[in-house]
Amino acid sequence: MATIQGVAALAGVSTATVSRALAGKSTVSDATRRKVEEAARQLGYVASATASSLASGRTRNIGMVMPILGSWYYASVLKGAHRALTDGGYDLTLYHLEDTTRHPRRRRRLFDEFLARKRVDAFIAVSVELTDAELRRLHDLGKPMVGLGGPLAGVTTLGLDDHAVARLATEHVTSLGHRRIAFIGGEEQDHLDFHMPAHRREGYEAALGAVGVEPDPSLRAVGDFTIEGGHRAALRLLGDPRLRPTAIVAASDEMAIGAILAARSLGLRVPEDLSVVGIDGHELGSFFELTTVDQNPVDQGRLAAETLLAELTGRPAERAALPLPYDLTVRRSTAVAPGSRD
Amino acid sequence: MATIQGVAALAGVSTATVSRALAGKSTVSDATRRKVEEAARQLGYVASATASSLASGRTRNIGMVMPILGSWYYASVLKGAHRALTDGGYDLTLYHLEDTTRHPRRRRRLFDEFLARKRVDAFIAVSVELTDAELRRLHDLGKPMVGLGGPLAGVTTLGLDDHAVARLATEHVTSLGHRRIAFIGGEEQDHLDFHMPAHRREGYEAALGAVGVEPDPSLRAVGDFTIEGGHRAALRLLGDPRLRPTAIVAASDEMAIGAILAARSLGLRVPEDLSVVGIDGHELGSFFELTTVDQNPVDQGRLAAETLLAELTGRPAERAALPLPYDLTVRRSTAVAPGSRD
DNA sequence: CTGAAAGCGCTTACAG
DNA sequence: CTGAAAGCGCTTACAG
Repeated sequence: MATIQGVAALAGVSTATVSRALAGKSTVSDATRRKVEEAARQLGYVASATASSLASGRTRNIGMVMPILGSWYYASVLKGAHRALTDGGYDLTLYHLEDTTRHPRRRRRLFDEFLARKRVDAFIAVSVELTDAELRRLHDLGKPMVGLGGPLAGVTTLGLDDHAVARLATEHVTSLGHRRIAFIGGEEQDHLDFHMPAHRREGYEAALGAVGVEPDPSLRAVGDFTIEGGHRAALRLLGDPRLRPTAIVAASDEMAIGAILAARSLGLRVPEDLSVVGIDGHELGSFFELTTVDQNPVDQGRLAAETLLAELTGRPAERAALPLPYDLTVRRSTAVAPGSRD
Repeated sequence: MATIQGVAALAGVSTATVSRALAGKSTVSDATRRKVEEAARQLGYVASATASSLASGRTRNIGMVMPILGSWYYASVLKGAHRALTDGGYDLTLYHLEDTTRHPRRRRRLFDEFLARKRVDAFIAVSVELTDAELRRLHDLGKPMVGLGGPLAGVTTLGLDDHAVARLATEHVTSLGHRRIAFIGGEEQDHLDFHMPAHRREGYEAALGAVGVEPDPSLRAVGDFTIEGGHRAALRLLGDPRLRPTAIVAASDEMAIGAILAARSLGLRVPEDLSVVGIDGHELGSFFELTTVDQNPVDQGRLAAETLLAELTGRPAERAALPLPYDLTVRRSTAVAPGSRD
């Protein structure tokens, strides 16, 4: 492969000029630039990232830190971030932040070795909760960082207002006349998720309060954010016909889909007998005709990348918690409450 | 952050010795090695990937090239490859090979710019079909490469035997006494997938042939490998009670799940009235109790990474098409054919 | 077993 | 607008 020397020789200029011309620096004459570009094209020359990084101190590479690989949400965020970074000329290197209790050594190695190699200019951290020591370690690297999904001390963060999102989902069904509304939430013990399950439950309760309904503990079930967990929770909520709700708000779309399938297996029609609303904007939502509050993870990834790129190109860092957009997507899983006619 | 100079000064040795000691070279005395390691630890020193790469010619970084980000299969492969690379001390940089017709410029830029930056030592290419020009471009980079999912000229490739996999799925239901067996396959026009849909259909037909059944064109439907596509195809296959099959073989688990849901909506019981078998090992399979031929994509990613790492550490390249393992996972969606008793 | 020194391929003040 | 030269932070023959 050609080096900058070869291009310089072919174009009849110095390597300094080649570097400037190809970097688009304005201090190169048009004629020279054209000569250099033609030589580079002929030789198929592209500057070595390694050499360029060492000389300039910039790698043009962003580190993406994720606690989970392989799930729909994270894969979507990755996709959005990757697209935006690529369009900005950046590469993306992926880091997996493993679970502290299950893979403590792998997690430690991430901080002590991989992130310390200085392979990247900056980080995007998705749904990552860090210990103080880990946060300090990251901070010591001196790299800009954008967090997605929850506040991180001293870091610009894009976060979803979980309270508002769940409140919107619930208000959608209260506006349809529902009053017996169940909630399938998540475990609120482990706080490795910025208290998202608690915030969503509180949003649900706030919406109930707004129409004068007291939250009923027997209408609350806990799932694990999977279809299976939502299915199990919904079977419990729907099993007793006398206690049966007319609507279910689920803290995730997968749990909502589980609830729809549970209703079907009990012979209940959705939405005639039961309305179901989820939160996420999951890819399966359209097939199941699920009404949901869409948080558009692909856009979240894109936004995180664009925010970081803006910081990197000198725009002043915000150092703030920025709200992520969301919107209600009404499909056929929700309808006017049985017996309520306006 | 500390540099190798700082460590050398603190340990009272030359930078050459620091480099050797931390690289685990055997030509360093134990006493010196300990001094160096202690100094490095104190300063939190980790060699800069950039400087190390430029000096050694090795980046300790692998490029992963994928045509799709965000789907279950690719996310799973990514997860498996990432884990194996990390355990080997390598980083993973992700490249998205966009569709030629939809994003021709992005695709060209991948070859002309991103891959040419020499940021990685080698590539893993997943389900990637390349034009001759693209293959030549990649080859000119002079980097080792492992392909996953189909033969790539001159490249070591790990491939699934699609014919055998579909044949196994079909034999499972013929062995249960089924003879009216439908097949939901994929479009066979665009060959951007190494003819996988055709190979799976042929495997299905071979299994039928083995029990003396002539393939019936009216029992063949085309889906798009989604739940929705499988649902649509199955409704067509199951709609006419007189033509109805007793079993469906789907070329993917998502289509199989669509078929199960279609059967339910028609009042058919799975597996009593209809057996359904898929191919993939999809994460949703266990919830839907789907019998499937599992290709374990996480392991595929791991295998691809391990194969590449072996090449990189000097073991002779195989330059061959290596078969990927798969296994039949029997769950509750398949049963003995109605009316057939052994 | 260890060190001095060259060199990896760029970028960027500095000088003109 | 352009070039000569230093330097980015390592690794690795070479010599001892």
